[in-house]
Amino acid sequence: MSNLLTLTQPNRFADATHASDSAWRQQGSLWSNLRQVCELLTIQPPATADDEDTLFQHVRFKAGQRIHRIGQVFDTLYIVNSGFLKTVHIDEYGNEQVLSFPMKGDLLGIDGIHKQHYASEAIALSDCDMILVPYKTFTSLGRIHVELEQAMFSVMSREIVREQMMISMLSALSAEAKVARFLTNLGERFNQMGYSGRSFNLRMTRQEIGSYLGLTLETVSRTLSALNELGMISVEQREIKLIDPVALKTLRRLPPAKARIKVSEIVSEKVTEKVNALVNKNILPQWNKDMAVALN
Amino acid sequence: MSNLLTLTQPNRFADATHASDSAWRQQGSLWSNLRQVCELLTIQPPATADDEDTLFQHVRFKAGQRIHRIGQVFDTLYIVNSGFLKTVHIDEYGNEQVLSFPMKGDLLGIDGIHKQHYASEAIALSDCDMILVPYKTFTSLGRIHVELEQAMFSVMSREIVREQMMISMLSALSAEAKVARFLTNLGERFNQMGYSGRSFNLRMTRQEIGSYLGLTLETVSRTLSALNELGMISVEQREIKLIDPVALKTLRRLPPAKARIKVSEIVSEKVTEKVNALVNKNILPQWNKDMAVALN
DNA sequence: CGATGGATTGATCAAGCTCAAGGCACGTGG
DNA sequence: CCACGTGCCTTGAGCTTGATCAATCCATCG
Repeated sequence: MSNLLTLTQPNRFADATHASDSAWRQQGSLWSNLRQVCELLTIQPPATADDEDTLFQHVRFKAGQRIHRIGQVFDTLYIVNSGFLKTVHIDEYGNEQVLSFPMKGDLLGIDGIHKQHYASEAIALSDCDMILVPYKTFTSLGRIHVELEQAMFSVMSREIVREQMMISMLSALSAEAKVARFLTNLGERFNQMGYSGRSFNLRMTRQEIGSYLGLTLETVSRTLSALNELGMISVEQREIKLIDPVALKTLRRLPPAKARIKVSEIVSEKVTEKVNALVNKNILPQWNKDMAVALN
Repeated sequence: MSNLLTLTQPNRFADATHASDSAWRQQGSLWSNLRQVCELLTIQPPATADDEDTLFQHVRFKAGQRIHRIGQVFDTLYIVNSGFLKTVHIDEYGNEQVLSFPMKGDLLGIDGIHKQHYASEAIALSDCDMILVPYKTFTSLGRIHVELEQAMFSVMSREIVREQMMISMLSALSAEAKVARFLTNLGERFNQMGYSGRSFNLRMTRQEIGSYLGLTLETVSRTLSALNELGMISVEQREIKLIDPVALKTLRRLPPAKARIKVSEIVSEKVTEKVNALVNKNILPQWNKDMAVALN
């Protein structure tokens, strides 16, 4: 599966205005068959599939290039074969809101189906190898292979659930919890891709993380520093190591009054003085103090 | 084909205390045909549809009843024919997060497709008349009427876009802007349903609005009072009148540093003293002062 | 090497949360 | 019919989180 991306591609996307225009100029580029595409999406390939039947073209994008833009006519879905991206929504006043950080196996462009124009913008954060799935192909495949239609609904449903989780997280969690979860989520995704989920490099800026989490870049930076000093992670610029994933995952929202937490779950070791110091230095919020005190 | 859904439900709703009680007692209950269902969802009914071919059963729910719960096995989609509901996600610690307020024409349950278990909980806020769409029927219809499959993808895509908007709003807007938009959105939806979009009753508590918008109920209450005193709306308990929808819709986010706003767009009239008074009384946040001053 | 974009850190402050008290509407039972 | 309870809403006072503004640092790259 990994030999799929030996593609050397002239940069005909330099202008990038119309990604797909240039697509059919592709000659010696790579193609994937249906089975490979299904594996990428982690869905069952249909038993009826003929490996040579339908082929999907690969296209490479350089870091910084746009895969599609808001308002552009929709006709293609994209699957990430390698690389990292962000999708963003631009509000009425030009502010950029990061919606997701797609990586290997993720499907892009679904939001374009509704109005037949993309509702978001996808931008490569690193060099990327993307598989083109013309929407027409997508739908007709569903009709040919019955099991596939199921899987397609399932993938869209998964996206909806993902966004629901995002909404929950945005409106319920504290800054610390948001950042902590963001890191563990990233870790899990790296794991699934076969990389280390403990030690990885961020592909996005603090700014982008902040936008994604509904925080400012300063808060993201401060929180990373705090988690670092607490010994839950180690940060050095973009290089992240998750030292205490359990503590990270259970780091909770600043509790809404009533349901306060069993402190033992919060941090793995005694950290009273450390925590107090950080609270006093204004790196950690007040309530950590009580918890740390209650700890030992 | 014609009897795809002659369902007298087995014990899907095993828990007799809820919802379902009423469900199977309905014998002479209402049924809708495909054409009617399509109209409700505002999608094109397929030309090939035979009105008597496929029928969809209606089920009534009383205010407070659950339509489905988290984790329950998924096999049915619901379309709201009348009434008002909320969907919620319950986090690991029992906190309720409101995800949407479905009403006439909305489709519920899509989030169950992915794992074959509902990922959220739907609760009637008023008496509701719901149309059952067994998932099996749903998918087989897509195969029979080709145009329908399109429409089904489109509906799911619309939901994804809606949630993206929600995410943007949650992380970018101020409390005031959130509440203002919430009201205008509600108004627009009432309009589409043929009711007045200017004057309506809230079906949900301040608590639920707050959860939906990522605010506390107190903030929601205060903000409503503020918009009321500013003359943009009138509030009396659950009764809302939108007096200046334009001002409401353009009420902006607390600007993120750089891109500050053309003040003229904010409020429709001169309101300097009013605003100052409210700021001093701590009802409106500080920055309104500058805007009001800049106004005249 | 300087320039540039990103990251860190500090100091200050206000938006929105928490806690608390009281008010209003509606239903139920005496 | 009123008294009372309950659930929801409003308003106030004070405090914390996280935003803002600003200075500095660091890394990369032409």
